[in-house]
Amino acid sequence: MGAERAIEEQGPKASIREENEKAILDAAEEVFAEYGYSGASTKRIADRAGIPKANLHYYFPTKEGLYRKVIVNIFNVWLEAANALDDSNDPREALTRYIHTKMDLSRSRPLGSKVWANEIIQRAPIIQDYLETTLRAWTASRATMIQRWIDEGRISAVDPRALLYMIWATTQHYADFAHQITTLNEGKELSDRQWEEAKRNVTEIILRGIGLPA
Amino acid sequence: MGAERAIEEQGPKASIREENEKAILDAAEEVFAEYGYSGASTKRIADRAGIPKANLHYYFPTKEGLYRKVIVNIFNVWLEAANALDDSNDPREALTRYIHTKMDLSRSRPLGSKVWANEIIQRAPIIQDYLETTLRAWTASRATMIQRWIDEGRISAVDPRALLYMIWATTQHYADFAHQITTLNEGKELSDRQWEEAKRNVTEIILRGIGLPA
DNA sequence: CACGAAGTTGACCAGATGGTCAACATTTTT
DNA sequence: AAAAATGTTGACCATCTGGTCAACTTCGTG
Repeated sequence: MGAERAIEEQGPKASIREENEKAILDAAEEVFAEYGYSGASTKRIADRAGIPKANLHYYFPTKEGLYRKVIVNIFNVWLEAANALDDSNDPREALTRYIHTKMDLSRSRPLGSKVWANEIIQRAPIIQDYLETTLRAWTASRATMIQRWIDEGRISAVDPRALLYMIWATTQHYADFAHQITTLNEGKELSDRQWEEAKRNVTEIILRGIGLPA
Repeated sequence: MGAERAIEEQGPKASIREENEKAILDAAEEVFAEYGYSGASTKRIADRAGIPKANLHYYFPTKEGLYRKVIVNIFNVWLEAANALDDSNDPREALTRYIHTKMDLSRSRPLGSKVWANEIIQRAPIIQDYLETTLRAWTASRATMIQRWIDEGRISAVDPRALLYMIWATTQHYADFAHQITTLNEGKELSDRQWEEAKRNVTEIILRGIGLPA
């Protein structure tokens, strides 16, 4: 049944549905990041997407469903970025690439990171299932990989999870706490140069911290 | 005028006002951490404090005022903890003590950390003034201190702020993202032992990361 | 014990919220 | 060009929100 799905993907003029859903999802990511789940009203999201509220509810019947889609999107972006860890067998190369990728994501998609942080702080009421399946599996396999590096004596003996948490915490801090960092930078956002410097510093401290001096 | 303030602090039977304000502030910290500012209703806070909503508004006329007090409390706890950095001139000793103190706080007062994180993520609408005054001053002075260690060749040349951010990010991650960590720990909260292990790992990686091998 | 101050509380209010719906407009298909 | 499917929207609704208030009780003190 229904095996005859057309191609219908993309095109010079995306379908009305695609266009509107994209506008709504973008607006939703902004507003959820800025106000949190409860503080984000569908009216405000609709306004920012440039459509009436009733129209938003035509595409996304419930606020929770919209929110879920926003979170899953971010999660997928991060999962893809996580491949950076697998592109090499060399710990220095793999971790450098992973940290850089995560730092770049913190700069290019800070909103997603904030929405994620909010969701976790509030005990993941919406995406708990993802944590228990996809994230758990991903983490376990990477922890094993790191443990192998340790067993082979290529990096210091640290708890693989503690290392992963430090990478997540530090890189995401540059997105989630960007406002604090900006304030402590005389109110100015980090310049391109400062950002590069931050990346260098984070990478260097962590790598040296697990026994990989520059 | 009014120079005749009585002592009235504490006592075997605290004043009704003190007792109730404490109950409300504790409940508020819980609820704000759990639901965010907008998601936390004064009704829910009152319920958790075991009093009617109208009574809560008798002690704290506005939700924003109550929230502000919760945040300032946390901020002060952290400021005090930050003294750990000053108790020694030796970088290893000072930083070890600071990291340990912050890790302990993440465990003993995770709610406060969550409320703070929420506030910063949402661009500090309420405590921006604190960021620009107290936090800015504190950070500048500690950055200078760290820079001195660098100039004296006692630790590696890293951006002092990058180091502070890493310490904040990593230690607070254990509070803010506790739910994620628990989920990745087979759904069980970190045991006393795992917590000690985490502290050791965090301290070790950071210290080694700035050129202070164990 | 009397009396003012402090504390308690149910009932109430105006505004905002997520979500619905029926009437209408546009696009796609035949 | 007609019909069917898809998209648009103002008006509407029940519920919840922060906050108020007046009537009441309890407490501290001379």
